[in-house]
Amino acid sequence: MSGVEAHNAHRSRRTAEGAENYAKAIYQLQGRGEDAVGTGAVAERIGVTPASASAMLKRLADDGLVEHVPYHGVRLTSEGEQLALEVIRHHRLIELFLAEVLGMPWDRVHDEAEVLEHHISEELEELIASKLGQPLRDPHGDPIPSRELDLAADDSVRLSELEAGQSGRFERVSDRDAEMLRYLDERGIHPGVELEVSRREPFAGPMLVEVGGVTHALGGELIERMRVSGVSSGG
Amino acid sequence: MSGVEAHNAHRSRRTAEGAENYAKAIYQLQGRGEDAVGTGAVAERIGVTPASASAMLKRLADDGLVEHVPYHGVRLTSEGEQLALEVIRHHRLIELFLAEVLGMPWDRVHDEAEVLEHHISEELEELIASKLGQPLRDPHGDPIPSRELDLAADDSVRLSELEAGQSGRFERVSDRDAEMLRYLDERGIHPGVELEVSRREPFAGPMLVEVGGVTHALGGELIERMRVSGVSSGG
DNA sequence: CCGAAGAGTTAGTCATGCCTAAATCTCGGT
DNA sequence: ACCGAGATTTAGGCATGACTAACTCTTCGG
Repeated sequence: MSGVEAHNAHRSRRTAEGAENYAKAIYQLQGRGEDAVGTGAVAERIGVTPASASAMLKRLADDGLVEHVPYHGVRLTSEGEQLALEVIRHHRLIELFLAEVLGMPWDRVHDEAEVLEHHISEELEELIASKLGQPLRDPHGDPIPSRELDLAADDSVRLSELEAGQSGRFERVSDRDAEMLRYLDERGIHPGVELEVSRREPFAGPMLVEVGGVTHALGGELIERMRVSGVSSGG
Repeated sequence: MSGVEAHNAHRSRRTAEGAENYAKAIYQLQGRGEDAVGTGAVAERIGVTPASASAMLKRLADDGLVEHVPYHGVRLTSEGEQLALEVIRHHRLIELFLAEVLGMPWDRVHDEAEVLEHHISEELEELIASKLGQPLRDPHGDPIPSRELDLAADDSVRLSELEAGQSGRFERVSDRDAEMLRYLDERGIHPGVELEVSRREPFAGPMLVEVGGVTHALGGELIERMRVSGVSSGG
C-alpha cells in the first residue's frame, strides 16, 4: 500500500506515460510555428489512429496540458511545454549517456531512450547529467534542455537551403531514422564537422558536399534533415 | 504503426510489466520451499488487494506462466521461472550499474532498479553486463543470474542462526529496506566483510558482532535478514 | 453558396490492472 | 459431520489507452 503511494508521489501528481509522449510529439510538431497542431498530425507522429489521438487530446486538455479547440487542433499550455521539455531532456541525456558511457552505436540510442525517458527518477537524471558534465548537445547534435528546462535557441538552417560555394558546421540531424544515421556514420559525417557545398545537381539531384576532403553526394531527403550553422559564403 | 510493432516484438510476444512483477514476486516467495504460494502472500508482496492478485494470477495461468489451483495457490512454470530470472538479472545488473558507474548510494538503487528492470532492451542489458565485467553479485551481495539465467546456488545462512564464537563472511542482505541498508552502510558493514559473533543477548536481545575490530549490537530484525557464508566455529 | 472530401469526433469494444463488496471455499476444532 | 474463521474468488467499477465503424464539422471547388 505505502509503496504505491510513494511511487505515485513522484513529483506532485504522477504524469502518465501517454501524456508525456503526446506532449513531446506536440512540442516537436509545433516547432517554431505558431499554428495549432492537428489531430491527424499528432496521430501519425505517435503511431495511433486519429480517433485514439482525439480521445487522448481531450484528456490532455482536461489535465491542463493543452488547449484544444475541437476540429481545430491543439496547442501546448506552458504546463504542457514544461512536461515536453522535461521528457526531451531525459531523452537526450539518455541518448548521450548510452553512446558515451556504454558505447551504444548512435543509430540505436534513440529507441532505447524513447522507452527509458519515461522511467528515470529526477535523481538519476541528475546523476547522468553530472556524469556527462552537464552536456549541451546529444549525439545527434540536438540541444539538451537545461535543468531549468531552458532550451538553447537554434539558429541552424537546413543543409538543403545552402547554395554551391557556401560552407558551415554540421549542427544536428533527426535521431528518428536509424538508417540515415548509419549512412552518415559510415561516411564519418557527425555533428560538429565542417562541410562545404561543392555543387547542386538539378532536378532534385544530389547535393555534392565536401567533408574532410572527401566529396559526398547527399540525397534530397537527407539534406532536408541535416541542419547547418555558421553558414558563410564563398571560399 | 511500424514503430509500435517493432516495439512490441521485443522478444517473441511482449511480456506485460505486471506479469514480470508477479513472476518475480512468486519466484522470491517460493524460495527453496516446494510449496505453492498463496494468493494473499503474493498480494502482500506486490502491494495490491487479494482480489487484484487473484485476478492477475488467473491471467498468468492463462499465459502459461504459473500453474494455478483455485483456492490452493500458484507455482511458477519453467516459463514463468525464466521470466522471473530475466527480471531479477535486470534488477541486479541495474543496481550494480547505478552504484558502480553512477555512484548512486546503495540504499537507493533498489527503487530505481525496480522501475528500470522492465524497460531495458536485451542489448542494453548486455552492454551493462559487459561494462561491469559480467558480474556475479549486486551491491547487496545477491547473486546475478547468468546470461543463460543460471543462478549460483546460495549456501549462506541467516546471521541469526550463528552461535557466539562463530565467524563467517557477510554474504548478502535484502535490498528492500533502505533504512536497514543505510544503517549498515553508516557502520561500514558491507557484503564481503568478515564478522564474528561475540555474544548473543537473551530475550530477543541484540547480537554482538565484531566487524573490523569494532563490535556492533545488531537487532533481531537485522540479523534475520543478513546472510553469512563460510561459517566456522571458534577462533 | 452548396455539396462533397477529408479531417476530426463520438460510440462502442478490448486489454491491462487496480479497487470494494459480496459470495464461496477450505480446514481446523468440536 | 458441521460450523465458522480466514483465505480466495467473483461481480461490478474505474482509469488508461488503443481500435473500428459511424457520424459530423470545415473547407474548398465549382
